[in-house]
Amino acid sequence: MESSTNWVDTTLDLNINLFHRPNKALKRESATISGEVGESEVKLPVKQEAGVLMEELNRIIAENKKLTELLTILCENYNSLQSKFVELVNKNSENEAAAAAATLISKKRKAECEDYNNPNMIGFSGRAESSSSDEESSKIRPKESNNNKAKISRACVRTSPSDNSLIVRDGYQWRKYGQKVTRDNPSPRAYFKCSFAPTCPVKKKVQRSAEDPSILVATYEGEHNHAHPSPAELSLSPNSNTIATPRSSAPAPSPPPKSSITPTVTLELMQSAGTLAMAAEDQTKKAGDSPAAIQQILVQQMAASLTRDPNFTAALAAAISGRVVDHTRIQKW
DNA sequence: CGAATTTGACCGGCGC
DNA sequence: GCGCCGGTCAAATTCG
Repeated sequence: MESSTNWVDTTLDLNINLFHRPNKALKRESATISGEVGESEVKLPVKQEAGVLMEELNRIIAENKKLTELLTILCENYNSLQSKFVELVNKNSENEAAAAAATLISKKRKAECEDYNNPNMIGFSGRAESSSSDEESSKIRPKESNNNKAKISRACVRTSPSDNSLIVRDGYQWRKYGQKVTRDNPSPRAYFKCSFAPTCPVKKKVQRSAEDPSILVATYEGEHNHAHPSPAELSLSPNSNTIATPRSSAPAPSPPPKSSITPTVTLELMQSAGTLAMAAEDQTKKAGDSPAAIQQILVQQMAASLTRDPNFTAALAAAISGRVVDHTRIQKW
C-alpha cells in the first residue's frame, strides 16, 4: 500500500535517522567547528560541546516545526476532501428522495424508504440534524432536532445473500432490545442499544434493504460517550458485534463510527479485514495443513493488517519517537 | 445459573 | 377520536 510506505518514509526516517546517528554527526560537526579534522570530540571543551548540542536541538526543533506545518496542511486537505465527499453523498440521497416523493403517499416514510432502498448507497450517509435544510428530518425526528441534536448516521454493508443474519460489524458492543417488521420492508428491523457503557445513549437499527436483501442498512442514533472498546475487551464479551442471529460468533472488530464521517473508514477496514481473512485462507490452503506454516501466515497477515492501519503506524511512530527523545535526553542531559 | 435474545404487548406520535 | 405505525419494554426462552 502506498499509504503505509509513506508513513514509514516520513515519520520514521525523519525522526529516527536524526537520533540514530547522533554520535557520528556530533563528531563530524564538532570536529569541523573546532577545526581539528580527524581528531575525536574528546578534546572539545565542554562549552563547545554544549553549543553543538544546542545547535542540534535547534535543528530538531526547526524540523519538528516543518513537520507540524506539513501535518497541518495535510489535515486541511483531508478535511476539505472529506466535506466535499459528504456534500456529494447528501446531494445524491436528497435528489433521489425528492424524485420518489412524487410517487409515494406518505412524505415521511418515503424519504426513509428511499434511503434504505437505494442500492448505490454502500457506505454511509451521516447527517447532523442541523445541517440539512429539509423539513423532512424534522418531521421524522422532531425530538432530536429540538434539543439534544442526536447525530444520525447510516451505514450500508453488503453481505452474502445466503446470510440472513442482521450482523453489522462496527466494533462496538450492542444489545438487541427489539425487532419489528415494518410496513415498507418485508425484512424485520432489529433495534440495538450500545451495551459497552451503561450510560451510552447510542442506538442502532439494522434492516435489510427491500430491493437488495444482500445489503444491510444500519442507522446509528447519537454519539458514544465512552472510548471504543479495545479488541481485548471485545474478545472478552461474546457479542462484540451486532448480532441478530442467536449467539453467532463474529470476529474482527474494527474502529467505530464515532462521528458521522467515520463509518466509511469502518466499512473500508471491515472490507480489508474480510479480504485479509480470505487471503489468509487462500494462503493456508496453499501452504497445506502444516501448523507451523499456518501460524507463520497468520502472523504475517496480522502484521500486514497492523502496518496498513494508519492509526497504528502513527501511534507506533509517536511511541518510538517519544522513547528516542527520552533516551537522548537521558544521554545528553 | 446468569446473560443475551426473542417476541408479544404496550405506548406515543401522527394522519385522517 | 380512532386506527396505523414505529419504537420500547419486559417476560419468556435459549444457550454457554
